[in-house]
Parts: sequence; structure tokens; C-alpha cells
Amino acid sequence: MAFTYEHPHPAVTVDCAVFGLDEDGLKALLIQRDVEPFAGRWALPGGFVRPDEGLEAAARRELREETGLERLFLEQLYTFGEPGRDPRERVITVAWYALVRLADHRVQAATDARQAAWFPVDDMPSLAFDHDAILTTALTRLHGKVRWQPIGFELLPPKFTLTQLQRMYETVLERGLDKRNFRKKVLGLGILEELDEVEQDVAHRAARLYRFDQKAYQRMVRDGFNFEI
Amino acid sequence: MAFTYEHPHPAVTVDCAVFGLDEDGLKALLIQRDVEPFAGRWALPGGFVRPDEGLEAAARRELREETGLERLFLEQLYTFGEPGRDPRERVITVAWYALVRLADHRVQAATDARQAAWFPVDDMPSLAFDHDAILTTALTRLHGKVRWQPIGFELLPPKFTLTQLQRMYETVLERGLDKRNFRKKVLGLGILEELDEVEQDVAHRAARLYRFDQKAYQRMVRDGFNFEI
DNA sequence: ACAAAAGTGTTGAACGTACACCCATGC
DNA sequence: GCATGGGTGTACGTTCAACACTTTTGT
Repeated sequence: MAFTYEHPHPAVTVDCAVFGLDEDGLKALLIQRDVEPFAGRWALPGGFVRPDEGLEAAARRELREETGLERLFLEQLYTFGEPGRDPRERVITVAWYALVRLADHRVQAATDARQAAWFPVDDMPSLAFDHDAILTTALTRLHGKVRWQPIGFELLPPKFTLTQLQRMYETVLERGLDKRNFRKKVLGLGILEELDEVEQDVAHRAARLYRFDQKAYQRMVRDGFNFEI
Repeated sequence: MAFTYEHPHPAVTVDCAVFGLDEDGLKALLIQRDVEPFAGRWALPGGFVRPDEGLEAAARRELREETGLERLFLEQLYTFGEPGRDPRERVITVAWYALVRLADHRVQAATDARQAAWFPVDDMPSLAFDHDAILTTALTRLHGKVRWQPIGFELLPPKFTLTQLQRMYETVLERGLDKRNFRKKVLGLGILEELDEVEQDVAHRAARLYRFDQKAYQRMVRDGFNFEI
């Protein structure tokens, strides 16, 4: 089967920078390529956009097929389209970044025979194509956005302690935060629901659990409130 | 001449939301389409990406060809690619937004026979394709970004008064600002160079002229300073 | 002299930052 | 009883917001 056009058309792909958080820090999800070019090299999950599929739908489908991930936070990042970024033909890639609760997705079954694995973002192998640049752009975006939008919660379990929340911000922002000031700030925002529950199975005093209150957040945004950490 | 591929490829275009500022407010530059679909309707300037051309280069070329504009501030906005957004075939458009000193580009000669004109952003005709949505996205981006990055200067002449600067922010942010607080704030940033010049030909006391000090700004950014209006 | 816009300071409230100890729990 | 992290308040400096009059210049 062949497809013919009057004018040249580039190929269009989607690629996703997926971030997760664990005790060791921020991780990104990579897949190992099994075909040329860059066979054997690690790369961002992604693939070609189908003719009747929206861009976000394509990104979600590729994530599902290549990594098994579904229903995650996903936002468009940037579109990379310099000629020559793929040695085979002109390929324009619409890049996305995603945040996922890593604890829920510890073991990654690679459903289409490619291996998938989490790598610490500060110790990455060299990636295929220009995926290093895409990943760097995604990290910069995450860093820049996490203070102004409550997207960091996407990296945490639904119920979390204030210490976990602080560690998440410290990891993403790459700087330490003062415990008392941090608690004063986030509790003062009025978007955390204090639960009647504490951590389980810890070898010290158990911390109170909180939940992000999406409803309260949206109500406050509507009334002109600005989230800021 | 025909181009044949093993898999279907979408067409890829670039479209630009170009903003300018005058005494009446914020304007956007539109061109009138002369072919179907949407012949006669107003649309954002843009067109197909050539096979060996980068995306930004394509956007700059289309702006030059369709509106005569060159060397303007241009940033990638978002990529729109829902199936069906163009009735002819699958078209993915990488949208850009641009800022221009409107005074320098008052009369727009349409170089390839299409008419180009500035429209007030708060009184726009209905646009071709999904260009209304693109323009709305661009306005939201401009609104959101102007406070954190010194891009607003791109809308002003190189030498400007503090009142012009304040009007620009008031227009883009769609709210009034206090004159004394505004001056204290912007002068305190240390990125305005005070010139030994004043306005000419005004029927009242002439205001001092200032210039944006790009060098000082970059030095301060390097040292961890954060621009904010 | 008058019209028009330029230019200029103070005060109170809110917020950010620095900082250290006691408490509850599990072992 | 000890080790581990949980939880809490104050004081200071900085920044933001509200607010009105005098000065300069051109006509």
C-alpha cells in the first residue's frame, strides 16, 4: 500500500517524556529501540500519528502500547522539526510530558517486545535522535511549572504526608525548603484536605495524611486565586 | 510531480498570531484568503512547511511573504492537529505568536496579492479553520507571559516613556495599574536605561525616554534574578 | 492663565525568611 | 530509654497596595 501526495509531506510522530518520583529522586521512562536507526539505544516512548487520530490521542496510545501506562497527566511540550533530526526522512515530532505515580507502576511490562525502564534524570544514558534535547526541555518545563500549577500532586500517591509533598518539591526544584515555612504556605493555600488518617507501618511517629482538594482548587482559581509555592 | 510514502503522512503548516499595539489597543494581523476553503474569510498568516526547512524558518518565511514582516519576536505557541480541522486533508499546524512594533509597520503591503490588515483583538471577525482557537490561545499566552518575561518591550518603540510602558502593560493585562507603584517597580528592576532625551512635539510637559537594557537584563538573569511586573 | 500630563513618598498590611525545640511512636 | 521523624511559633525585613499634590511645558 502506498500513499501519494501532490506536495511533499513530512512524517509526524509524538514522543513523551514521562516522569515519576521515588525515594531516590526523579526518574524518566525510556524504551530500548529494537530497530534501526539507533537500534539498542534508549529513547522516549512515542511513534507515528495515525491518519484519523488526534495528537494527544496518539501520545496516549503510544504510552499504552509501549509502556502500559494509562490515565496519566499529559501536556503538550513543544514541537521539534529541524530537518535532519531523523536520518531516514523528514520527521516532525510533537513532544509531550507526562507525570505518573511511580509507586503504582513499579514494574513495567513492555507489551510490544521493547524493554522499558526508569532512569534517574540526573544519570541518563545518551538517547536516540534529539531525545536528549526533548528531555531537557521537559525537565525545564516541569521545573518552571510546578511552582505555579498544582501538577506536582500527579507525582504523589492520592494520600500523602506533608513531608512527602515537601520532598517532591525539593526534588523537582532542586533546592531545600524550610519545613515550617513550607507547611505554613501549603496549608494556607486551602487546597489540602486533612484526612483522619495517618501513615501505616513506620518506625516512628506516624504522619498525618492529606489529599489534594481539586474542587477547592478549581473554586479558588475561578475566584481569581493564584497558586504559588 | 508526486510524492509517495509507505504510510500516510499529514500535511504540516505553520500559522502565526502577530500582535501589535497602538493607541486604540492590541491588534492582530490577519490576511484575507483568496482560495477555497474559506475563500474571502480572514485567517492567520501561515502556510505549508517546506521539506528542508525548519519550523521557525517556515514561520518567518510565511510572515515575510504574506505580510512583509521580518526580524520580529517569534515563539512557538502550540501544535494543533485534530483530524478534521482542515476540510481537504489531515493538516497539523505548528502555531507561533509574534510581537511587533506596530508604528514601524503601519501600512501593510500584501506582497502575494492577499490583503493584510490589523484588527483589534476585542473585535475580531470569525476566522477560517480553527484560527479563532489559535488566536485565543496566543492571547492567553501573551497575557500569562508578559508579567514574567520582558517580552512586552517588543510591542514598544526602542525609546519609550514610562507612561507608554504602563499603557502597554495595562492593555495586555486588561487592568489598570497604579502610576506611582508601577514606576517604583519597573525602575527598581534595574533593566531600564534612562536616556538624556525627552518626547518631542507634545502639547504638554515632555516625558523622559527610557530604553530596555538587554545586557543588564541578561546579566541579572544569569545571577538568578526573576523579572516580574 | 490654563490645560495636560509628568513626576514624586509615606504608611499600613501582607508576605517571606530565618531559626530550634518538644512530642509521639516503634523498637 | 532511645532513635526517628512529626509537628509547632515568633521576630524581622521586604514587598505590595492605597492614596493626592506639585511641577513643567505648550498654547
